Amino acid sequence: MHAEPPVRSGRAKRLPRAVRERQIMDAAVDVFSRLGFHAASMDEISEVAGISKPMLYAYLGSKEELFATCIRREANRLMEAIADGVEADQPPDVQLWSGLRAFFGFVAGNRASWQVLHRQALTQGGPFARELVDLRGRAIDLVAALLVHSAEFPNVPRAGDREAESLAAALVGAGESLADWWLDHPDEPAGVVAARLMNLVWMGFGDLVAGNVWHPPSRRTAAP
Amino acid sequence: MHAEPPVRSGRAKRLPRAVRERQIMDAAVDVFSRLGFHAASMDEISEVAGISKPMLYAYLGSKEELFATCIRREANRLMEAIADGVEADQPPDVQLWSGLRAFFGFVAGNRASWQVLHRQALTQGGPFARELVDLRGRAIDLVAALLVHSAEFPNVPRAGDREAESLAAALVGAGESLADWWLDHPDEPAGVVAARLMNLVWMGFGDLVAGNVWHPPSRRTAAP
DNA sequence: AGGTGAACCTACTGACGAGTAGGTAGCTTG
DNA sequence: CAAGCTACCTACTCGTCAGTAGGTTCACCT
Repeated sequence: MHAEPPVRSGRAKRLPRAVRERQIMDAAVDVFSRLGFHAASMDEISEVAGISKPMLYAYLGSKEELFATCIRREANRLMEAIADGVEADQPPDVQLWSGLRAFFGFVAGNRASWQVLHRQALTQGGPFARELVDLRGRAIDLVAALLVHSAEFPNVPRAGDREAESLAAALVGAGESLADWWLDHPDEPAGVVAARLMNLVWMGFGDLVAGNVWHPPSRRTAAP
Repeated sequence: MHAEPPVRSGRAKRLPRAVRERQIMDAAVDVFSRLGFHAASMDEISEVAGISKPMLYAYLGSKEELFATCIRREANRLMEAIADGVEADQPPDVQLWSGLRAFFGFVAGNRASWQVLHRQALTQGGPFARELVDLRGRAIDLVAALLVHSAEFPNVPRAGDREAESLAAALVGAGESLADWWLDHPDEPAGVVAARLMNLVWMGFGDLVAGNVWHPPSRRTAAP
């Protein structure tokens, strides 16, 4: 009935500030992702972090500042994961494929991060949505650059860049949404979800209903 | 929306219960969409509705019940709009196109409804997300049925239904997401957004970068 | 007319949560 | 070993908001 290490009784162990800040941020992402910004209380975050409430305010400022800091940190981690995952010296479809795999891989390993980034940041207006818009902008730029290099868009000769950006926005949106849907269907493996989106956006329904499927260059057939 | 005598002074005019309930629901959707579930207060909803707080409780029960009722009502309105919009006796691509147009048309005319449905319902856990899952399920069934009728999926002969459902889920997700993105870019007309998604999901990047574009049967060229 | 009940109100309670004041323990350097 | 800084705490204030108790007007029906 007692003697558990995680019990939060009495004074917490003294730790250097940087370490505590990390712990607090981790706890905050966890609580924000489960409860949402408004329903999450600083009391609960401090409890999960294993310290008292005044420490939150001493280290991370107000609730709003804490939330914004969480969003920024997670956004950077996500973009880093994608940038690391893309195989830049490959043909366009393989680049897209590797980017999608990196993206869904990150979400698989960091569901709380994605939850707080996508769902929570969106619903809180003001400066929070800004962070998300910025993240999305960076992702769109990445995809748009890929598309620009992969074709000339002969039918829209003067608007190649704008055209690419529109398509990139749609793709990024589809990725966000599919990841979101995935939160509610956690049984599916990341590769399957990524392959599904790859097929949809690269081949299109028109090809798929005709039996034409995209699959990665040197692996087994993709099974969406 | 409704024009309201903005001055809320003294006693409200006596109205039959059904009419008041409609007014309250309209006000609730408006406030929930702007502020989110938690930040929205029953006081503000009652003020927007033009009545006092006890009336809310008398007619619609608790805050949670009111929110759930809003979600259900708006979900039904949306599905009705789509079902009415689809031209069932047309070929698959035209059916998809008409469905997309109906969907984005609804969102254009009912931004608050979509906001409360998609963003707010998602972020509040529990029974609210259920409603949204249910809505999405109905939409997916609709699209999946369309796909099943449009091809045999020769490469996945035994799993035609599951395959179609997966693709339908991805498409519905893409639609949700694009509508969401659209909330932040209200300058684009509905037809353009719908055409963009149509091209993406029917043709695929693979075709689009090669210059192949889908366009509706008897109109001018689609301009995504 | 006058009774009856539905529609409406003001004004409260009680809980909860953001943020703070003021104080205690432990490391670290003279 | 003291001085001093930093990590840490308990215990409050104060505002906000869900939900309610109890009273007031008005429309309709006999």
